[in-house]
Amino acid sequence: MGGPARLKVIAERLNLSQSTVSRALNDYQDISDRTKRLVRAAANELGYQPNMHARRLALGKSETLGYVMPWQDRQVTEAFLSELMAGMAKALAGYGWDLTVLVPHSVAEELELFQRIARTRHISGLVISRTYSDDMRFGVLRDLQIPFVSHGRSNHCDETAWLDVDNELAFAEMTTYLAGLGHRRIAHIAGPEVYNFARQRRTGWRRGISEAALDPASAPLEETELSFEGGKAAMVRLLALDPPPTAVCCVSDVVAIGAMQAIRDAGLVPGREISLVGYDGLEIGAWIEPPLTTMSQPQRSAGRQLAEMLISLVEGTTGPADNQELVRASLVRRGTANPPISGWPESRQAVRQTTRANSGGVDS
Amino acid sequence: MGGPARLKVIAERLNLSQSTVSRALNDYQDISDRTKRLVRAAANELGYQPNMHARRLALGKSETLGYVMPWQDRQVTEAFLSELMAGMAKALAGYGWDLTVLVPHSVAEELELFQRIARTRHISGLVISRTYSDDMRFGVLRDLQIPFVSHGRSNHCDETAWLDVDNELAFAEMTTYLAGLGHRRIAHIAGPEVYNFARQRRTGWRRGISEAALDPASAPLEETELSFEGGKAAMVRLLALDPPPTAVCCVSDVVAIGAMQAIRDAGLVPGREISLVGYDGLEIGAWIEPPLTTMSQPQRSAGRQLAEMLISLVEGTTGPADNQELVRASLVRRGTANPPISGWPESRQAVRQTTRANSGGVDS
DNA sequence: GTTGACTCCGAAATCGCTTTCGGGAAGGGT
DNA sequence: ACCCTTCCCGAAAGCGATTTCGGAGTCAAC
Repeated sequence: MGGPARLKVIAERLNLSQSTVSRALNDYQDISDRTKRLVRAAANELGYQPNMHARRLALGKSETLGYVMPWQDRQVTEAFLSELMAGMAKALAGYGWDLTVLVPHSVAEELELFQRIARTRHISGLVISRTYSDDMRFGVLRDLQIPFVSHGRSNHCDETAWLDVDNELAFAEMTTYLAGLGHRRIAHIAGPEVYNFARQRRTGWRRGISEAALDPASAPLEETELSFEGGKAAMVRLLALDPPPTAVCCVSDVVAIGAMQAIRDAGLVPGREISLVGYDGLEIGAWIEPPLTTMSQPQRSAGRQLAEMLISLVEGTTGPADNQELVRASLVRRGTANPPISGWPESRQAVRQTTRANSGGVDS
Repeated sequence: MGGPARLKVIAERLNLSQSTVSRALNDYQDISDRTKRLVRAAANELGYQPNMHARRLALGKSETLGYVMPWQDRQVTEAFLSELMAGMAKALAGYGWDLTVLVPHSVAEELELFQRIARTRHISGLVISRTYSDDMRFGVLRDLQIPFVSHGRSNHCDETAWLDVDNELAFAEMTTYLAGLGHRRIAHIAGPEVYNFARQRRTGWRRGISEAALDPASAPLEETELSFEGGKAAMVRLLALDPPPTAVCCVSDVVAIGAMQAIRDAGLVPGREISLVGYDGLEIGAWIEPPLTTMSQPQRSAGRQLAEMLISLVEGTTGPADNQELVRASLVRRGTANPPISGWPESRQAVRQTTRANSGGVDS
């Protein structure tokens, strides 16, 4: 009758007051069961859905979470972003909450965004990702009193909520695994140390080297950007070493795939002369030749967990420090991690010495 | 002074009324320039941001767009989803609008979602993707009077807004290109015909075959799911033909990568015995060996266009039929499309005949 | 000097929902 | 008969913006 189903319409229809209807729907204790049943039936019949804006205005909450998309190094994050977001959105939908996507394009824009959110409060909590080792966002968000959970730790996250993979453990295990296959010269292609996860992975690799009692001197590290080209270039540098490593721990799958190309370009076969392990567990890795051995982290559930942690934070059910979760990555054995082959790199060195001799070079 | 910067605070500070301040900020004509300047200065100084919920409640609009994530065939869409969404979010941010992510997990859930949006109106427009040839969503959304634009056409989109790539043209060009290289038996690994884009690509391939005056009888088509495994299986079937095709147009890059593996498994080299062209322009394609020739569509700008079309629709500036845009895909020459090599597949057939003779088979 | 047009601003209603406060009706105890 | 609970529900005041309506003031014109 009265247009779309507002609270008022239901009230008039049942000869009740608006406030009674509202409280009935919200299951207040001071409304009789009979009335509640009546109201609910009517609401159902009319297909009533509360006006979100009115509700949120009155409540002072927004029931909306924001996901801050990483605005650089698109390459790496792209792969699992959509899956993560789908996980979050699905979990939120269960509570009637919404997920909005924020895409700042610079640090300045990101800070401006935070300011705006702090003022308008039209987003009641944030998920940030791509955390830096020294990440100013933690302080800013704390000062602005915006509830947030970070996907990845940082130096100042003792008192904040976060969900992270145990990168250090993962890379320690990865290194140990390679050592167990018989490798003695295990290199690491690392990411920029500003990224906390890159630093953690570095540390994990070092730990693995030392736990396997390998000689640190034969464990070279090459830092690179998180991209295909970066991985390729880093691998070229590793191949130029004398002797080169027989195995490489790569900071990410994309970097590992770049490294694979460098290996092929050198006339070698990834997983034969040089073993490789990536990180991320991307599906792509299984499609290439040879398929990339990697460590995978559970992206599907991560989204859900982030969402639930943040809701509980916003609602005040739990404190930030109660929401710190560390998950494990698991090794996915495919084709690029095998025992070292004999005769390499000695054979190459022989070739090289010959070449050098031919060109007048002399080996020590 | 008075807590966060509400309209009221500014008013009191300037000894003005709330309504004056509001109209000043919204640039009403009946406010003097001097007052406007004063108000704006104060607002700026206090860092005023309007409360979205109050504003949207009063306005009756939500200034929020929804992107309906495709809830199946995750594999394919994943690759460019995040880029598309980033494009949308960025464009929307310019207008002060938000983007929320909707992830229905079944047709029923999707319809329910539409109903809810129609009632609450807390999302004022939708972008839908993954359109079917016969897509009931078009009718439903029209009936519910929810403004929307589809990323991809359908059978009933004459009166609706859409942004689509000219799939047919792309595949006609792709086929022509292969024919120009000298191929005479050009196959197509097609996607499920329920997807409109899959049907369009099929049609384009057929057109290319006929325009190049090739024999339709030697232009086999294999339908498959949009996945790596699907592409691989389809290619296996194509390889079993006698004679097999010398070139294949693949409905997507992922399918093409699957096909490449089947080719390798058969002891052949993609791009040598059998040429391949994919579609989507994924970066991954450039990372594999040999790099995949493909056709790329501009994802970066697509998001922006979708957002702008939808805003204009919601605002009523333009009608649905005014917002139909067809963009072109462009060929990305990499390594898997080359002229056919001589001696193949005749050589293979010889081998096969021998085999058959040995096992007692007889050729007609 | 009354009228009229025009400029600029304030009061108040409105959007739809939540929540506090208070009061009527029913019931139980002295 | 009176008082005090307890159980329900209605009235009304927000939430923070927008927008309509009308009125105070200025100035020119007749």
